[in-house]
Amino acid sequence: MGHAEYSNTPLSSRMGFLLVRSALRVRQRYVNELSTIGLLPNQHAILSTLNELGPCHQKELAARIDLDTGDIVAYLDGLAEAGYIERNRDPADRRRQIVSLTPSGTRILAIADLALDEVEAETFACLALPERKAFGHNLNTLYESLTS
Amino acid sequence: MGHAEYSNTPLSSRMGFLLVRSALRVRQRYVNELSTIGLLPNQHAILSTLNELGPCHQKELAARIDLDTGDIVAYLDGLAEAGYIERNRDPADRRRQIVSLTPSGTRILAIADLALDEVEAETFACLALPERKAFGHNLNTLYESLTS
DNA sequence: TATTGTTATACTCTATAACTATA
DNA sequence: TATAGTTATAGAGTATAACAATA
Repeated sequence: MGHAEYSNTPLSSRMGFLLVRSALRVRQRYVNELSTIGLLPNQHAILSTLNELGPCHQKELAARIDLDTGDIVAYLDGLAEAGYIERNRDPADRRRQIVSLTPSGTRILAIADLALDEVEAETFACLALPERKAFGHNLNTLYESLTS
Repeated sequence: MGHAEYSNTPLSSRMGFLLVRSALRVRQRYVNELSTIGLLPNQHAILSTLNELGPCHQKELAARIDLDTGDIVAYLDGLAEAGYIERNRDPADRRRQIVSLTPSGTRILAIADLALDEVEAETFACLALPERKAFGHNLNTLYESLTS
């Protein structure tokens, strides 16, 4: 007299569910760690991308991080106010802003990266090295497929 | 005369970043698909879990889905209003609500599951079958580690 | 680019009621 | 009983972030 059985896909075998739930937990770890530094995860992503690419336009930044072009404005406002980035109009196309890292931004990024390296090491320690590498590779494939 | 080079971990090699970003995209697909049915992703998760476990208490439900015990209330309110679940006080412990699926809830779950099966098939089609299986296994390990 | 508003979600804190254990 | 501590649910407020529409 238990409940009826159905052939529905169980939640725990849905990769989408596992992915979304795991990501929420991981993001929370990012938020907690970065909050002691005064950065939001998306702000760290912006600093990290600027460090990798050098000065670039807001639109390019947004595309690289998969951020909405409207939403990036507020994150940049915060970073500029803290003195971590500078925005300058592109003389070649004055609609555009050229965003660049300041020395202070470079310093805070180094601190944030060290902290996040630790978070990641702890977070993915449940996977042995070969699995972790394969997982990272598959994640990359998935991300590329989802954002292309 | 390029920008300076630093040894910071690049964003694109951070599994946390790839995980969180991919999950946001996948969740959006869930939201879009389920919105035509009138369900939120968390409401689908509730229905799916009830179908798997049979009637159970709110707290048990929340723990299984990794939902905040405060936040589950509103989702259940919506489901009850739509007639998909019933809440009854547990006579053995009147603080508790026993949540159970209605026939109508069972029907909508079947419809939602079919739709989500398609979403998942498309989403993870970028991984070949062996990789997809390994990825799912690793995701499971990660989820268990993060929620235990 | 920037602004505004909406949506989805999680998190924190607090309130209420009901249970448990104990003096 | 009476009291104190705990638990299950509920509600309000806030934070992060995506998305849509518009200026």
